[in-house]
Amino acid sequence: MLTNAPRGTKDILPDQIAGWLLLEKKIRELCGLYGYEEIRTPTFEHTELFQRGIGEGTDVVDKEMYTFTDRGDRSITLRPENTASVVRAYLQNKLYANAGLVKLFYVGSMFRYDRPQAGRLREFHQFGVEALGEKNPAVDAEIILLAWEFLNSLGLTDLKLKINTVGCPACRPIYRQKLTEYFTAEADELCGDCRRRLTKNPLRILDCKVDGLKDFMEDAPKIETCLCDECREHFAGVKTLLTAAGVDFAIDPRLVRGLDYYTKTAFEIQYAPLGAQSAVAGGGRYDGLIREIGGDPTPAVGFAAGLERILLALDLQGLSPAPTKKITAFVVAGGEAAQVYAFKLLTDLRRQNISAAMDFGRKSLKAQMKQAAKSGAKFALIVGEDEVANSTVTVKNLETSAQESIPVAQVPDKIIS
RNA sequence: GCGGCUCUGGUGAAGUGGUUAACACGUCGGAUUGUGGCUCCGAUAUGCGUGGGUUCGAUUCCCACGAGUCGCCCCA
Repeated sequence: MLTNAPRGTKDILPDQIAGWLLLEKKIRELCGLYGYEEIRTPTFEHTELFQRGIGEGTDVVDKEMYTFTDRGDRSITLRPENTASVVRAYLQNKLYANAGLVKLFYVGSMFRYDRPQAGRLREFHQFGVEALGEKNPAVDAEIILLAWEFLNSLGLTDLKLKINTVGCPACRPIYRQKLTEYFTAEADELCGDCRRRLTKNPLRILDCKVDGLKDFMEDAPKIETCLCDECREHFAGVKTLLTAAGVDFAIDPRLVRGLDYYTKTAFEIQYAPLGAQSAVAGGGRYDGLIREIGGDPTPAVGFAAGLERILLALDLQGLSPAPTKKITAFVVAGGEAAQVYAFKLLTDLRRQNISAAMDFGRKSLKAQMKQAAKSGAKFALIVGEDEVANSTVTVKNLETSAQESIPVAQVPDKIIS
């Protein structure tokens, strides 16, 4: 259908723009406050970047990417997320050169071939933040705080912050092994999905909605028992700092991340009323990614937030901003003779920074007045033969219905006052 | 990728196997002399997601596809 946007895409119409602008404004303010700078990376990258960065075997890479071959026979992929690109840009442009800690943020569309649903589109928008070059848990805390404050500053309530640690290459394999053993013993009780996860990614069994409630889940090995000293201390550090900052968080040992690059801290902010797509922001530490992509081993933390989901949440709470109001003055022209005079008036007003409109369809005076009222304009500026002859304008205040004729030259002052 | 539900005008919607597809909002026009918001009058789907099929006849029944929605999955 020629008149339908592709499945999973949406037009953002004029009456929705206010919400987007609000988010973008908040994002830029807050990032400025925290000392993060904006970066814009290409919408598409070499497919290889995502395969390496996100990890083969993840759903995102295996079945959700928009991948195509370009005319030069390169495999190209529309970015399904922005962290890999930011890391690539960090390395390519040697952003590490002048700074210890590089702090970046981005806003843009991402692409994932998913089954569309409310809060899940194929082209969707994310705001994200990345801090590269520091392993101290203070960075984790700063990032989590930034995400948390962002959502709270919008007025959202009922947000839940969950944190966890997923270990590092030194200790995660041990935990993974333990889990595999434990769940293999329970294999008969597992759902079909989880039986598959058993070999692919046993950590995911922990947050399975079907098996999550079953008895054996209670006694499943906890990651605390496997953490190496470094990971344990790191996690303790994050918790201490978040507590110090007065943030209310819950430790969720079942929280795992779907992308391979995460290490240590993982977190998610949920807004339950959104239903199935309740994760509104999520992220964590990814100390292994930069090396994976070819740089020197560099610790890093980041998160991404889904803007459509946030907008949905704002809507649910009645916090969506009203569409911005339009125009100050509406010029009404009576008869042929006044057309040029009216057009000149219109232009002069705009040059004086007064927003103005008029009807170009030569409608009746009455119809034009209706239009003026509908436009939300505060003033109707009526010009007809008399006004042309005397170089005046009849200024009618549409809110009070008061009107008077004044010389054209005085119109801007009259309106501004 | 899997399953459930839904699909009538710009919007909210009523409705029937068969003459003009309610009603409301909106939009447009009008109610004598250059003026809006109230009121009144009039107009506004040859069309019922798309394509097939059943039928003498389908918007109403059946099938497929599409889109939306909810859940699974995944994730932001």
